[in-house]
Amino acid sequence: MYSSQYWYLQNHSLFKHLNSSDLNEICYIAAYKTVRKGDIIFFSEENIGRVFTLKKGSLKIVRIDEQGNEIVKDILKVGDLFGSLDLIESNEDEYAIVLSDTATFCSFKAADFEKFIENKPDVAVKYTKWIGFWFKRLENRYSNIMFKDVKTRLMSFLKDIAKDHETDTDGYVSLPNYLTHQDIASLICSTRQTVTSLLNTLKAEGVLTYSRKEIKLKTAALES
Amino acid sequence: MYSSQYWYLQNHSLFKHLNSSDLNEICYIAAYKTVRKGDIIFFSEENIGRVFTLKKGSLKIVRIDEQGNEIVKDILKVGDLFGSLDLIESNEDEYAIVLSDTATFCSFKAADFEKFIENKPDVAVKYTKWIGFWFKRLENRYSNIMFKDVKTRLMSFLKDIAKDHETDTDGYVSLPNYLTHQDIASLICSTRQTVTSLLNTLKAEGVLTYSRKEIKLKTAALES
DNA sequence: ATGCTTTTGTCGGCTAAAAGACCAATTCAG
DNA sequence: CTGAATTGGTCTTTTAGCCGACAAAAGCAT
Repeated sequence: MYSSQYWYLQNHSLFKHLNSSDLNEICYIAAYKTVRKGDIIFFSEENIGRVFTLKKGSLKIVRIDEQGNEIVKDILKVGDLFGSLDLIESNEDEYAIVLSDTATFCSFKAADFEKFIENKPDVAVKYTKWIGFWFKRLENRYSNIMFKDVKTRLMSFLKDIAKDHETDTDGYVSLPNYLTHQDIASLICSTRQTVTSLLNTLKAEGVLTYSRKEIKLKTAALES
Repeated sequence: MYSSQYWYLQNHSLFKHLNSSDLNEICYIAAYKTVRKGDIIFFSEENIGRVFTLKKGSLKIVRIDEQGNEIVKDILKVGDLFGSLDLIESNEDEYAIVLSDTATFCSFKAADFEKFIENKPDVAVKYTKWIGFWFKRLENRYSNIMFKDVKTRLMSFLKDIAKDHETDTDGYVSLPNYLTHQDIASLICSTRQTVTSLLNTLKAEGVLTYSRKEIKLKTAALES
């Protein structure tokens, strides 16, 4: 019964403080899966109303708007929650694409989770705070988009990724880059061409270097 | 003990299903206040970490950005929650201004509420869903701002307000208008001048009429 | 290798809407 | 009632950055 699933859940800050009988219970309602690069996780059908949490790898959340445009909504990394976070069933037009070579995630039905937190009110509060945190994050991202120009947005996007990476010896932070310029454009709400030329001006300014698989950002540029 | 505070809380969908002993408890942690037009509610100092809910009137949430610009973030009406919704203490740079002649609101400390929902897990779930709803709302508003042009944004802003108002006999929905063009501009993320001239083109197109105190929107324009 | 597809690079034209400037109309305070 | 302050109206100028077009480079499959 002490399955390997345990340690992961326990590692997640949302569940960190639960004892093993709690874990037992949540494991009962949880399901695990490992998928490969390019695989798609739909939030419809059997996944409706599920909350996912990413154990390994990274993925991007994509939404199709009315005109059929692919909009990259978010890039997620280990520990992030996604899916029906709000415990509301919906998100018909959203799905996730795996960016890393493999990705492992866990999921449980929001409805089950609801039942679970009814007995564990402290988890409920934690969960609410977690959602609140995401709320803030979203708010920030959007206010950025509205009030900053594209160049600033691109920079804060890069800085944001850089936060999770060690700075190299040579004064650069190396960011693995699974994203095309098109993806980046979509994330910072701009166009492919603009991103390309901005990356080149930034290169010219000595702020960064980049190839297809990585972006090296000058650590000095992380200030301000 | 059956104070007048009761009926208000009971009227709020979040607390509707609570019995009177629950209400007793939440009233214990709640505080009430009535304020006048133009009054400001700061979220700092003694209000830090408070959740507010509006009983009567309307108000606007304003934020001051780094450059000192006033940004109108939201317009709230009866029943809306505001303040430290996420149960996280913050929002230093935000405050609310009363728009209607008077406004009455209730507030409780997030920390107290936390304790309260620990005994009332069903409220916790409801609350989480409520937050989720706001999350969606925010998401929608911003995706509007990003992908629609100003005119469309203005129209959906008006339609959004119109939802809460009865259509008049003459085929118009009358919207009381406490907002200056500057405010509207700020809400839909545009400029005063653009809003003014757009309102006038819309008037020319016969979609609406407006004066300083009301905007009359043609009901036919509510479709699509 | 060889071709096919996807991604990147660059350029100029184009447009929505911001920004500035000024005046008219309202509102408000004393 | 009167003058100041706020709000609304309409110009004109300016600009960020979108868009289309096309070429070069890199990735990928056979």
